[in-house]
Amino acid sequence: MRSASDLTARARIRDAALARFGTDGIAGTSVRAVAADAGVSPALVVHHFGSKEGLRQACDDYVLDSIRSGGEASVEALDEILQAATPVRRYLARALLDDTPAAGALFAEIVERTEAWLATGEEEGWVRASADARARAVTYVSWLLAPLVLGDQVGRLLGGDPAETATAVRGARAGLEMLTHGLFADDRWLKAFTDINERTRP
Amino acid sequence: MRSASDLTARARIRDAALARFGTDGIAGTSVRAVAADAGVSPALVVHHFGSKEGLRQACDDYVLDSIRSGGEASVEALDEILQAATPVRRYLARALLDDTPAAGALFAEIVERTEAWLATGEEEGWVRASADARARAVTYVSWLLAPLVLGDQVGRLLGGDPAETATAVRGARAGLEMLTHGLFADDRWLKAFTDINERTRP
DNA sequence: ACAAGAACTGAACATGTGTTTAGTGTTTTG
DNA sequence: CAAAACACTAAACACATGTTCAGTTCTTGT
Repeated sequence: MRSASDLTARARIRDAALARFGTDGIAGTSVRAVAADAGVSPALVVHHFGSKEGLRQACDDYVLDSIRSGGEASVEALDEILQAATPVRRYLARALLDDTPAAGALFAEIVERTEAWLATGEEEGWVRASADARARAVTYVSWLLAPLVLGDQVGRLLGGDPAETATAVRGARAGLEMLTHGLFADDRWLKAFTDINERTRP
Repeated sequence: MRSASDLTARARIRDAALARFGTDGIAGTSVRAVAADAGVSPALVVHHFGSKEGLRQACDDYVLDSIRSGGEASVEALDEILQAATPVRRYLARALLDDTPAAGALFAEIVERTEAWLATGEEEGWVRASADARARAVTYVSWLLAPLVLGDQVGRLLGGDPAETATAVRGARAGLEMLTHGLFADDRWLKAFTDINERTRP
């Protein structure tokens, strides 16, 4: 791990922005604050990135690339993402909520890959059949991302530091359990839900 | 449904703030914008709520109360929340991410109720046993909340309007399927995950 | 060694921000 | 009905914001 001082100023600014944007939100972060964190003048920020918006896009590119290069969309990927540097996690959560074009594209991409991956599993017999493969993929991905977006809340209730991997692992294991054996022992809720919908929309 | 004009100015300001805060974030929303949406002067906003922070707290209270009064934390509650007015949904998502004290309390409360509900189910035999009841409850709740927080992303990929209930229902059904029958047909992933963890932390 | 260019800064500018103040109508109340 | 309380506004204030500009220091290729 490299210390802050032996990074180029440009990288230092980007990292500072990533962290600030992640914690305080993009609108809640001033160029001056980023500059101060990086130990440079506000003018240098705009010199390197053109504008605050340019800085945000640079963060987008950096985060998305580092996730994309992370490998296949699979259960292992879950583990990787959860263990990724927390500033990146926080930033990604903000980007997804703020509905950045880049974040939207990433989400769509992950869903696409996941749907294909689940289809393979279905063929090979280790994934159950589904009535709506698309909806399942979307829901599954949003479940993967949920503890990431709700990191603070989940972490607090699962003890200790949300940044601590042990905490994330605990949640991930519980999730895998549900996905493997199911949560409900019979289909009473599924039936009830289907019934309600059929009654509402005949 | 009541039109905007026959609400008191105070309520109109609160509603406008709810919507603005939800879409643009709290830091990204100016008192002037809220005032303009509500058709009042900026000074009236602070007259009624003391400050921008006071306005945010009023939104917190309003949203949380309307959710709390919604009934039991159960699968039916999922449906209710998903069908709730979208401005409220968006605001709640922001509040959870911004880690408002009130939002954190709500999350903890929902988890508490859910854990108790799952424990009842375990006793009555319609919920499977779990190695870590707490972690399961937390994960389950974050899964319920996931499509709410990631509403824009999920909605776009599931077709049409994210506000449309049909879209949300489609995702909810897919989720219930996974929770009932499980997603994976065998425990290869669960085993793999457990193995990795045991190897990492002996 | 020198010139060209990049990295970098301090001060300033224009604008948007949350909030205050003084004041005007409009209810409510004794 | 007068007075007190309330709803409400226009104008202004102090400050924070994103960005620009002129200038300085540092690096680098020749």
